[in-house]
Amino acid sequence: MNSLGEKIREIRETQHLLLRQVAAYLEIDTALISKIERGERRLTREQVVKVAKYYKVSDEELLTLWLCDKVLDTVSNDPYALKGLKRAVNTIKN
Amino acid sequence: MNSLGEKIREIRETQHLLLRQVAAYLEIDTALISKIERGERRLTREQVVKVAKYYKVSDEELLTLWLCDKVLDTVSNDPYALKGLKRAVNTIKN
DNA sequence: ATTATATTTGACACGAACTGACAAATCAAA
DNA sequence: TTTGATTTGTCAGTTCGTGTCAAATATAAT
Repeated sequence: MNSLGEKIREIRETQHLLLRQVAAYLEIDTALISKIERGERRLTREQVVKVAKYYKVSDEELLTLWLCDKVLDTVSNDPYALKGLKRAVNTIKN
Repeated sequence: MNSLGEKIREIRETQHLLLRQVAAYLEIDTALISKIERGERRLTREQVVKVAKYYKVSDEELLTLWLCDKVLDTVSNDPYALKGLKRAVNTIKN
């Protein structure tokens, strides 16, 4: 339910960076990136791309997690979530 | 991108019901249900359930389409949509 | 053609949700 | 115990979603 937040925290810690530094790079408040890492807030798509650049990881990896989180936000707790998702997958495939 | 709207229009027409009637049942403006059928607006979850009852079709059928539309709204046009969706499917399965 | 009914369109209102800032509180080292 | 890092709570501004209403357009029937 918060795969991206956990992921970027993990990356930040292994690179020994401070929230303050990431926040400065993203031009947002430190408090905000803190909330984001703990899943209380979400990054915008543009911010995800920026973070990927800053951490030198692929856009694709982080954007996939970001999309996954967004999708789960919209369907989770619905008994037909899986059915709806699968239909969406098929729709996109075609 | 608008599977539910098309579906409920189809059902309504085969049952020879008017937008006015459906709108009255849902207690919303006729203009709104018109927009919904054409994909310009979305039903709420509660309204989907009500429509299913009114048209005597299963909740599951319409809710699945409704979820599918919502999911596609949130991921469509993103190049990693499919990857994100698939990850979400796996997450839900576990 | 005229009227009556059905549907669509566009503008706007209201509230909820999202993004962000800021200040204060807490945590962790030194 | 003081300093720096992180977290928490609240509030402001903006955007998005749900709805109404009035006017425009289409469709029927007479």
